[in-house]
Amino acid sequence: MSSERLAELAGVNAAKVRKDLSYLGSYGTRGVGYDVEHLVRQITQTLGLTHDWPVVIVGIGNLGQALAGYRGFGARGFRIVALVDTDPAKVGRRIAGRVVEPLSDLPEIVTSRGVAIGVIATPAEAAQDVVDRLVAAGVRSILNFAPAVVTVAPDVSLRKVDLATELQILSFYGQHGGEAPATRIASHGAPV
Amino acid sequence: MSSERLAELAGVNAAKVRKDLSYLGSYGTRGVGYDVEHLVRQITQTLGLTHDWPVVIVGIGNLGQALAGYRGFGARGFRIVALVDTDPAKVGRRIAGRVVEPLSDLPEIVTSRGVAIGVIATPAEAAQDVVDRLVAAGVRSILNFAPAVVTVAPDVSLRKVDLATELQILSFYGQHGGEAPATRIASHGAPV
DNA sequence: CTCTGTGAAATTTTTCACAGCG
DNA sequence: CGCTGTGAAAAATTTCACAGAG
Repeated sequence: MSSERLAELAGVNAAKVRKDLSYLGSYGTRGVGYDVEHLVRQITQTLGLTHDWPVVIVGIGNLGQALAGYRGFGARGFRIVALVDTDPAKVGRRIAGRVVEPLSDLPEIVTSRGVAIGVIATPAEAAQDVVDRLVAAGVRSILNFAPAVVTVAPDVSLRKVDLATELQILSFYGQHGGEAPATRIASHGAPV
Repeated sequence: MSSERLAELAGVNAAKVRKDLSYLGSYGTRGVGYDVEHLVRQITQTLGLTHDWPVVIVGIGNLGQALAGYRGFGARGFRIVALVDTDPAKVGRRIAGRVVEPLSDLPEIVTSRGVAIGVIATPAEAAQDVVDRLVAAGVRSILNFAPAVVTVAPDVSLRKVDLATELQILSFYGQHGGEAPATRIASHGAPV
């Protein structure tokens, strides 16, 4: 497949596709294009998607349950190894094939299962406390879905997904009539 | 509050704060700083957050329910005016204070309630069909949470939130050891 | 004196454009 | 020939640095 075609599918410039792919190495064939299968393998390799990343989800409300059942995590190497909640009514219940465990077990869970990533799906009030517990337990990568500002030590990676922000971006374009922006995937220039 | 302080809180450079704010107009006071309250008002105004944006959520699984109950939508002017699903077992049920309506009512719902934004929280298989129906009904802004690639006419704004992508970004930094990146909010340079 | 607003410089990102491989 | 890989140019973004307002 040519960079031209890839660019069209991706909604970007062909030169950008070639330049970006060139950072992986020279995997294209001049006069022909790229072997997509080989490309997938190389990108997977380079981005570390061959790894296995144990994930713990804290907060098993609707969002936590949605995440627990989200397809595609597995395909990309993310293995949910624990669901954690404080609510005694939730602890012990089986969600998406896993039994919900109490927050107090977090240190043991993180250590014994080698948790690499913590996902916060708690209410805003609980977010900072949970983040602190995760960090104390040794987790160094955290994804925060709670609508709260939390702080961490500089050696911890923290990302926040703010669902309302996505709507805001849409409404901004809706308001400023004119052209719709190029179709975008959140967080990236990549296309939908 | 000084640009220095704002920058620190935001995790960015002070000059950037000043340059960005300067696009709103000259709302700072030299030697003193910015009046935060006034700033909030100006930004709210400029970004169109004074508007009221009727939102319809399609697909009332765990994610749809989580979105339906997500705090902060209201505060930012997003009003959920309808929850829609195809499943007869879900239609008629009351979720987050709203009765779930059938997908077949979509055209009527969009027109009569002036829906501005459609949120897709369906399984991947249903996403394209739902998007087409929303567009046919007149919706021009769509936020897609389904793990599926969908296409729309160029005059429609489409954004995709890919939850696995967020984890991938974290795992990339986790793998490439070194420093954690500056704390980031998804999709934006803004801080958490 | 402090801190904004902003030209100018530095840096980063994107695009162009073309030599040259298959 | 067609299409990649990539220097070089162009554009966009970020930072510097400082005149001058309060």
